[in-house]
Amino acid sequence: MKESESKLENRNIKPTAMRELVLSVLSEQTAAISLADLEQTFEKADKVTLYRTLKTFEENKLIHSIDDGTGSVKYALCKETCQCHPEDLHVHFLCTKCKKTYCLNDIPVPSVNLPTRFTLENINMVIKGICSNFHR
Amino acid sequence: MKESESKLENRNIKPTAMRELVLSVLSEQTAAISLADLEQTFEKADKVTLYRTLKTFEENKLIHSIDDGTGSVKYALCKETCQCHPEDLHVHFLCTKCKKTYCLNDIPVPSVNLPTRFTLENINMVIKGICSNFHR
DNA sequence: GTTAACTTTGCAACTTGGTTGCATCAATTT
DNA sequence: AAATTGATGCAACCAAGTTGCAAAGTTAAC
Ligand SMILES: [Mn+2]
Ligand SMILES: [Mn+2]
Ligand SMILES: [Zn+2]
Ligand SMILES: [Zn+2]
Repeated sequence: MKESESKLENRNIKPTAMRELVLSVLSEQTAAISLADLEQTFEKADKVTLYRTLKTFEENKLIHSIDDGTGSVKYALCKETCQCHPEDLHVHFLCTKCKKTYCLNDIPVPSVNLPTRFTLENINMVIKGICSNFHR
Repeated sequence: MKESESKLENRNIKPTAMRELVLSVLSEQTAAISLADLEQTFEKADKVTLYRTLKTFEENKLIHSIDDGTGSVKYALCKETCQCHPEDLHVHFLCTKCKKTYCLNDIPVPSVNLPTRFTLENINMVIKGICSNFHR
């Protein structure tokens, strides 16, 4: 059985050809990608199918989505063990020059002391700034 | 001179009737509001005018915007002294039951130790969960 | 093996929130 | 008063995401 196949099955996702392709594209990325980005990596693919593929992946915690405030949601692979609980979360970085969004997997979202009238379910922390890639 | 008038002029915003009205609506809120919310508080008002009013307010740091991931940006008044620099920022809370977004003005965004290849400009931290308001 | 049931895919069409162009109106300056 | 500048209102547009539905593909039952 292929690597990608078992990765899908581990998350209870039926491994179709399309899904294996999408997973392999996601695996190649160094930054999170949007639905539109994903669409462009394929010669000919339906946006809706890709959309639903990403949704399935996210529902099964194979990937997580990042709302970086740019207006298009980005997606990146989860770690093997990730359950997308607050303690699994990490910080994201959006470079305002190259517009890329990176998972800072090594930087956990810092815990905050919420007033007792609030109970926590999830945290989204996006840092904007400039990365040291070449910016033309 | 009216309170609202001087608040506008303090931020170098020409105080028109429309702008004073919008500012007063913003002042009444206990939670951040969206453009659509704002539109509904007026009997008859043009969405575009309100949109541009909010934009002007934000550009002049009278208000700040919050992207809470719901798909509609929320707005809330800044503190008098706010310059919207990283050290001025606070955490926001989105209740998944009542869908309201609150400024946690007392909770500054925790600082994170970024790898040196990243320089920080801004941080958006939104906590999702449940607030203790009555939820029907 | 054929049929039935269920799932995935592809196309078209729609929704929503946000945005732009441009003409009109109001305020300010000369 | 005429000219300039800025604010407002209407219509039209745009991008991202989403839904409905039929066709194609898979799996399970007979
Ligand atoms: Mn990530
Ligand atoms: Mn706030
Ligand atoms: Zn960069
Ligand atoms: Zn609530």
